[in-house]
Amino acid sequence: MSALIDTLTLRFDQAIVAAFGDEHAGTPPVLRRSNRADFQADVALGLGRKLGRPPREIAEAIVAKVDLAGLVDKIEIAGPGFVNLSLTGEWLAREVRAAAADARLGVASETPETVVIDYSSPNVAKEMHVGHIRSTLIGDALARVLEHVGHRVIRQNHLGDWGTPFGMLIEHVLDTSGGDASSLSIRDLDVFYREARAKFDGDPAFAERSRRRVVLLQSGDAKTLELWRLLVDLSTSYFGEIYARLGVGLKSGDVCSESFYNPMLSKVTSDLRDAGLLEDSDGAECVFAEGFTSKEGKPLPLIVRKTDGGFGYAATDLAGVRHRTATLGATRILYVVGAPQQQHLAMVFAVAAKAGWLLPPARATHVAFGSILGPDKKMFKTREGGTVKLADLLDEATTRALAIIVEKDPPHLDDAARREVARMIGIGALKYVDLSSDRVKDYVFDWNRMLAFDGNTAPYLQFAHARTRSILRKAGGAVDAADVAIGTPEERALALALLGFGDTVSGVAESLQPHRLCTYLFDLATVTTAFLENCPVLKADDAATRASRLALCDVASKVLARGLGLLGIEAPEAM
RNA sequence: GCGCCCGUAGCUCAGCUGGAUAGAGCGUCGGCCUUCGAAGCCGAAUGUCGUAAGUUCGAAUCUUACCGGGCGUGCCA
Repeated sequence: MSALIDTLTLRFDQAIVAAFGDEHAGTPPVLRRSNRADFQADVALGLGRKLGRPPREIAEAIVAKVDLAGLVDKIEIAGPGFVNLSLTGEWLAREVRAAAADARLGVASETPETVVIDYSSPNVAKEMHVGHIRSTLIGDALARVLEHVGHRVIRQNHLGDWGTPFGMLIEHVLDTSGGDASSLSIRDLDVFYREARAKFDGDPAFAERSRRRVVLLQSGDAKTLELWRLLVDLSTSYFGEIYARLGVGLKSGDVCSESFYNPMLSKVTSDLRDAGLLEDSDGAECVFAEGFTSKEGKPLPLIVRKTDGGFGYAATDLAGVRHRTATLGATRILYVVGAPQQQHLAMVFAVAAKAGWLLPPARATHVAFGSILGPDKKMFKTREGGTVKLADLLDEATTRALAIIVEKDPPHLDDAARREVARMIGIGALKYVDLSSDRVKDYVFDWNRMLAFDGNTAPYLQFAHARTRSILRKAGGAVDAADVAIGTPEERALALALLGFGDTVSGVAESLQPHRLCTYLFDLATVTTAFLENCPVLKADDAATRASRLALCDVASKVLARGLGLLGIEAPEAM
């Protein structure tokens, strides 16, 4: 669409200048898809007000001047001054051919920036659970989209691997395995954490040992660090398994955890002090940013260093901002973090700006998201009220998908293929449901809905793709985009949809809203299946129509696969 | 108390910088398989866009107030 919109914009601009003079150059034509034509231009309404003339008169003047020969079949003015445009099949065909020839399928490349994306961020020695899924999936999708439009993306997995809990965890390692943590199983980690927690809460002597252990850890005691490292390695390899199953692009090299920033914290604090930003308040060292007030209406502090001398997570986050701009060279930092952290992050950004660590063009954005709710509209829990483990969620997704496939009993898939497809569908459904609604809102988790083959779901999109692939396989021979011609209403609708891919992806890179890509893909899949229903491809009336439809099939297939790919979802060849 | 977020069909959700009769899916009702994949397609019905004002030629969209729900509001991260 980009190329198409660009051309129309240019022609309208020329017409506006010709009709009303140079001072109106660059007036946006306000083009959008229309249900009464292919596009409508709403510029006359705004311009009418500006010029104090009736909008219809403005529209007539523009239409009289605009040169759309060969591009537009029909141009008419309707209502108060809408300009409705119907494109020629020739032009649509030409644009589809161009998009098909483009390796990026019509997605424009942007001026490259270095973008840091902070996402996933599970805690060491704890199981990944439903609370981590949104950050992981949204962050991964955004990383893919931003990379695709040409940015240099640096993924950062801000693991929780430091702080007071590690005292009790290490003591518990010593208690249970005599210091040999290698006997610990990955699967035991969550249980292990809970046991340590229970002992910490119930056994004062253990709690005291734990506190001493924290001191040893922070002072760099070799034996303590060794045990700590063991826990971290165990966890990261477990996280790696989950990421691999999810198809998330986070690697061990992307880990940049709390402990990484630990050596920088005293410098962060002293630099804040030198800059005159740090104040002592009730024994804690704080920075006060304007615009944040507490319950009592007093200024709200960002606590950098606690009364006990320990650093708060604000200190780590500030060190993170500085590292990302100064060392990694980021000009855009995305924090894919739950909505409740809004105020904290706003304060961190404000303080980082005051300290000079986050200056234009660099900026930070909180990519906030809502909660996953259970059927009762409360936080999603297991039937027993426990935390839902991510690993269990992945198991159930593939199990349920496989059950559906077995029930459908597709003759063209053997057992191995069924299992593989079930994996793609199950994981895809889980990911898609998380990405397909506005991320800032809460959503209700429902297996049946996400795995349905109707509606705005991953399986529906995957099925549309599989159908196009099936036809292309049966066609056998080469497909040539040069054959594309647009005739029927379904072909026209498909062409228009295909040409919208570029603008959609650019829009997602800007708004950071993956659900817009989902909405687009659902529309494309709907239009594609309508095309397949109404326009015989292999059995087309003549060779030229067959070649054209085959080519359309091919482009649709590629855009669907690419679009799903940008969401981190696989598209099976058959299902 | 203050701040942020949310409120669109019975249910789950779209609705892009204000634009024409507010759109999907599920569910309901009715059609379509000797025809490239019926895991599909086509059609029908369904709304005080939380409420009330305001700005505007025009508001689901912008402003304000209120109602309802969620979250945050100094030493957990």
